[in-house]
Amino acid sequence: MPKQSANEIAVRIESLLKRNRLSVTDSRRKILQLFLEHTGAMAHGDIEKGAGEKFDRVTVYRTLQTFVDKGIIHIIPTADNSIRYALCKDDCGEGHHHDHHIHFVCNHCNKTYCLDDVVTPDIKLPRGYSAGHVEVVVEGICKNCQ
Amino acid sequence: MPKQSANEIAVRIESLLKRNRLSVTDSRRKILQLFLEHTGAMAHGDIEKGAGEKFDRVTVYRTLQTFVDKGIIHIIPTADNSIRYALCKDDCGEGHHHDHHIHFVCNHCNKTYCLDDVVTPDIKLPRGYSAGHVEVVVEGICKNCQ
DNA sequence: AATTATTTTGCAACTGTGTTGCTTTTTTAT
DNA sequence: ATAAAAAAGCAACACAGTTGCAAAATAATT
Repeated sequence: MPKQSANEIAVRIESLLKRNRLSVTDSRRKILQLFLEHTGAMAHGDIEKGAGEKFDRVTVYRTLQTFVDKGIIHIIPTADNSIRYALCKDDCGEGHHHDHHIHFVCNHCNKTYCLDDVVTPDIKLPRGYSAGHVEVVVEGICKNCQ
Repeated sequence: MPKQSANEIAVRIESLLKRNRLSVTDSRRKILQLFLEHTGAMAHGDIEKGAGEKFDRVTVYRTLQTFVDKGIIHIIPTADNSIRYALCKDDCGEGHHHDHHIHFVCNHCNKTYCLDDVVTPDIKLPRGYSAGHVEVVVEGICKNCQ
């Protein structure tokens, strides 16, 4: 993927907010920018620190929650019980996430990646169980850390 | 699995503790008993409340940590960021967990189950990534809630 | 462009979870 | 029975996340 220019990112940010009928505010712009410029998932702390300006913790929580609700970002559970957030692909919308890809956590650099091209496998469950969402998290070494 | 008698459970508790060179204490006995009598995984809160006698929060944390270290129980990550604990099968020991089964969270009764007979699938990763542990959590409806 | 209505922010306070240091008590080894 | 080792309980703390509310910013209306 070619690196996006600052301008392209700015346009995309406005478009994302407008499309979701969200007020355009500083914190939302900055946090979206972070996601668009950053490869890999981010923890709440990364976001709070990374946003340049200092926003209130509560604002960051609420902004992230709003983005999750609108289908702009999704939550990645990790083994160490720390939530991470990552951008959704464009076909997620309000009330329906479809992120059927797996997640990868690197044991070396500790980054979390969405492997968008690796779909979650079908799991054959015992009689009586019916499957809804399947979440797969693979731990290992990422391509940058080999 | 036939229901175990109170006596069988008591014997198993002593054996588990002895085998792992752990002092035999009240809290360890009671917490182990909980795991042996309870189907499905438990959150920290369940354990603290369920243990009958009131043990200090810290004691419960330390006991659980000890059991994890010794390979007696293992941790199940869940999407809502609340850790659950479940008994390991007998071949786990200090320093090496091998729980290659998947976990199931029921959206109705909210219980978490270890599906010991469903092994984690092989995941084909993109070039450059190497896989270590694979964690699969399936959400859906369990056999008791159908 | 000014005013009103709506939304979002930041603050303070609070809850819940997990941790650490230290002393007392219990368990194990001698 | 005694000494050594391990665990329990307590207080204090750190951190993550939530809620209510007043002030500020944004969007809609005239």
